[in-house]
Amino acid sequence: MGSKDRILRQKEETRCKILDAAYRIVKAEGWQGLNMRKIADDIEYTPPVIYEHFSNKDAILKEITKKGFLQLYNELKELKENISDPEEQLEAMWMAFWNFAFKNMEMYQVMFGVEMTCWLMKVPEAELQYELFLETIARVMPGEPDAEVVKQKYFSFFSVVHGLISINIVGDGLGGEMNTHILKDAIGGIIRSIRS
Amino acid sequence: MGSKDRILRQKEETRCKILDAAYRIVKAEGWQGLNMRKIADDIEYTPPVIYEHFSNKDAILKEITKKGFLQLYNELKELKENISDPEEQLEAMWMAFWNFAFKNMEMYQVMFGVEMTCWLMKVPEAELQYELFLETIARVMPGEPDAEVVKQKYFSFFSVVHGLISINIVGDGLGGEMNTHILKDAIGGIIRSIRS
DNA sequence: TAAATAAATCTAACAATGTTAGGCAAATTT
DNA sequence: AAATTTGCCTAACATTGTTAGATTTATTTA
Repeated sequence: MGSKDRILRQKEETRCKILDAAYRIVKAEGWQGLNMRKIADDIEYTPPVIYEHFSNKDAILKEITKKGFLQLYNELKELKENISDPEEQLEAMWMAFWNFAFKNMEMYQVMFGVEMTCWLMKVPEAELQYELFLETIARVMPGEPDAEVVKQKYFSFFSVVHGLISINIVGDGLGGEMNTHILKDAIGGIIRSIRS
Repeated sequence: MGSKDRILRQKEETRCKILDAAYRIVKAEGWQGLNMRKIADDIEYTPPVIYEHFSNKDAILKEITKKGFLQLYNELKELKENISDPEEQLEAMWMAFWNFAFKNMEMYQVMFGVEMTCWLMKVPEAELQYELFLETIARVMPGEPDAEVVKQKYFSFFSVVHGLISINIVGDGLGGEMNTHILKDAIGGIIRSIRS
């Protein structure tokens, strides 16, 4: 009687379909275009079915956000494994963070609260990328840097990068060269300031 | 027959009361706590009355945001008038920007889109503070700097400051010393990099 | 296999919230 | 004083999140 398995598999599949549908709608129409009825339409069920898989709409957002943080983490981790020089690694990681934001703009919005409710502090998966950066920053710094100082440097990086991403998302975009300039300047500047 | 005046004055007063009520509610309950019925309750009218003064809820948000940008502008302008040294002026202005964000957190959210729909690009009053900064930055830079470069420097400042503000708003706050450290470092760093 | 049970899914509705229609009453004008 | 305009209200509609309860389908039991 392997029906249990099949049923569980189907349940899991529907759950996935809900998340996929939700994010598909969001990519097409933005976060304010998302509602439960559209998700239901998309998966060809009625709205109440969604509530057998998620307790409410927020639970869906949370789950989507989790997946976003995991994806970001994986992209960063791969860089870490493929670049040996710590400074290069650090710069590449922030550039990857930057690219992630624009390749997955709606995801970034919900992850970091850009014109959208923020889930950063509500999903533990957000820690993953944070730890990754802390580690790399510590490797760039000489000696055995104090954890608080490393943290401070992380937020120095994060502030510029996130700030620049934000203004690009809510505004008209600053133009490619201007962004690159500001970004490289800032990241390069902080790296220089911590390396010795 | 001065009744026209009185009527206009009363209309204007109600309009003001609506804006005040709205922002009072927001300060007490956050942006998601704001709705038309609560505003109506607060001004002791029924909801439809609000629509005689504002075409919809967004128009209220927009008007509140306008006032926010004007307030920020005035605070910055006063600093400009009272500090002669350009570098000091610039640093003081960004510190004022920072302080404004935390003294008027909900206002900042709607002005710059932190966990809230953003009105930055939709109200012309936002230009005022921008121009003010551009002017001051140009004064700190030697010679007659290119407008594009000045703009770039503005966004360098803005990115760090806004990024740091954002993370403090959406997160648990980094703690006073850490914030001060990052902020002073960043602002000082950019000033140093542009002054000669 | 037929009855009993459980699971899946639906219809219908409720509550909150933005918004509008239409009516009554007060104020103003003629 | 009559006519008109204005101010304000009640009632309702639409959208959207969510839940209750019926119904149908699938599974288990006898």
